[in-house]
Amino acid sequence: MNGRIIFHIDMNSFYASVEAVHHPEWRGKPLAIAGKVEERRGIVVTASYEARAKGVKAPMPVWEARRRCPELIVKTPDFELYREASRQLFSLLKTYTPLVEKVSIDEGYMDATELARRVHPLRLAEDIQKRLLDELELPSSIGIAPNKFLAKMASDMKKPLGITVLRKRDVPKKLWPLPIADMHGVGAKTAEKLTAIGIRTIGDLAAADKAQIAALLGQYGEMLHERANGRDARPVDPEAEAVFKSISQSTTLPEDIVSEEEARRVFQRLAVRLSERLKKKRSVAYQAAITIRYANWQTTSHGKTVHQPLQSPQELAAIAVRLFAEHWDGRPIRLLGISVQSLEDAARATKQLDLFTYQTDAKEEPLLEAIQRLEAKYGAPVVQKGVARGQAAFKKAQADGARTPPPSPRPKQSRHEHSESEAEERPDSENESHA
DNA sequence: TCTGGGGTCCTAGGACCC
DNA sequence: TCTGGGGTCCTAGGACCC
Repeated sequence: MNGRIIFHIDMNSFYASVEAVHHPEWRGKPLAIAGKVEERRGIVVTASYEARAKGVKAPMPVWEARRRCPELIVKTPDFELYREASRQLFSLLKTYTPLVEKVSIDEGYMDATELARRVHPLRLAEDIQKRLLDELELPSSIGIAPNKFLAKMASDMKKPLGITVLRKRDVPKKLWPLPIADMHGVGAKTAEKLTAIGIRTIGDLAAADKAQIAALLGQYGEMLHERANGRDARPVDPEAEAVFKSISQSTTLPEDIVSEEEARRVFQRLAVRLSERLKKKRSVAYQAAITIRYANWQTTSHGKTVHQPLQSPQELAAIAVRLFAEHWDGRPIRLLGISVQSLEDAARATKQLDLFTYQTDAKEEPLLEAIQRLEAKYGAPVVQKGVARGQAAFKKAQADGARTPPPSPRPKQSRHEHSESEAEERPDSENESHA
């Protein structure tokens, strides 16, 4: 039997490399991409290899990076630039095969099984890497393996500009000696749990009793055990990137805030930006939530489901402020965020709204006013905690003479026709530096 | 004077329905 | 008076990734 041949292509210091293309004077110098540079709360998102040589790595506070490397060039991120570079690099990859799966702005898988019948995989990888460098001036590392997990681990083994083949038979020598924390999918918490039972390397995990790992980590543990043994059947899925399920907008405040008034202003700003992004994606949402991060880093979230599509900044801000008032415990706040889920195509949502007969002006009326009006009319909470009461109110409304039911609250599929609209960027931070 | 911002997936309990 | 089991929806939190 012949296995698959999977490539993992991982761009090196992607944001910094893209900046260097546009600023040739920065080439060969320590460069860091970092947000909130002027506010002291920024962190390094990506560091060039010259910066890494001075001990600068993501995610490190900018002030510490500057302390380690006084000559560090610090640039704020330009995501539009990175998205454009990303589009170019994936177009280049797709000239080889349509079987390309984008997993983030700077990283993707390719199923090269068919291609490898005509070209040696190593020659193919060399060609891809060379073209990325010649045509886009962007360095990359490529892993070649029989499945996604091994390809991912392989691409991490040689950086920058590495090509690493990790065959099944290489697993004991090349994969198993690595510390368990270096395994993709093992974060700080899981590493700690595993170390506590004496599992220090990927090989230890592979050799461990599967039932014991399952007892410790649940289903996730079984999956990790499989991967540690080099097994991973996930296909390369070119469609995977088209679906998005939530959008969020959050900000770490320059100073902790302690008043509802300040929070309200922050939410209004966040709501405007979130609304713009929803409109750009031609989407509406049926769930909204806020995130509160307290000064001590404790983070909570509070959300609610609504039965009218959300999109406008007024609706989003109103819900956020209300949730905040209900849940803030009064302690100083470091970060505030708004997120939306249960997304649906706006055009379809509008159609459904037209069926919303007991409230003909639903499209124009701000959500909360509509809710309050309905609540006053029917004497029952329409949107509070739990749909049950909302549904009860709707039923009452129907019984009172409305002709059609309200739109179904949660569309089963929140897929979008306009899938070509760019997937949201995920700020790159070289994974090897994420402890 | 630590620690950004944007995502995904999973779990688990309670309410509700049949 | 006492008894069920499955399924869905909703909410909150946790872990992980780039």
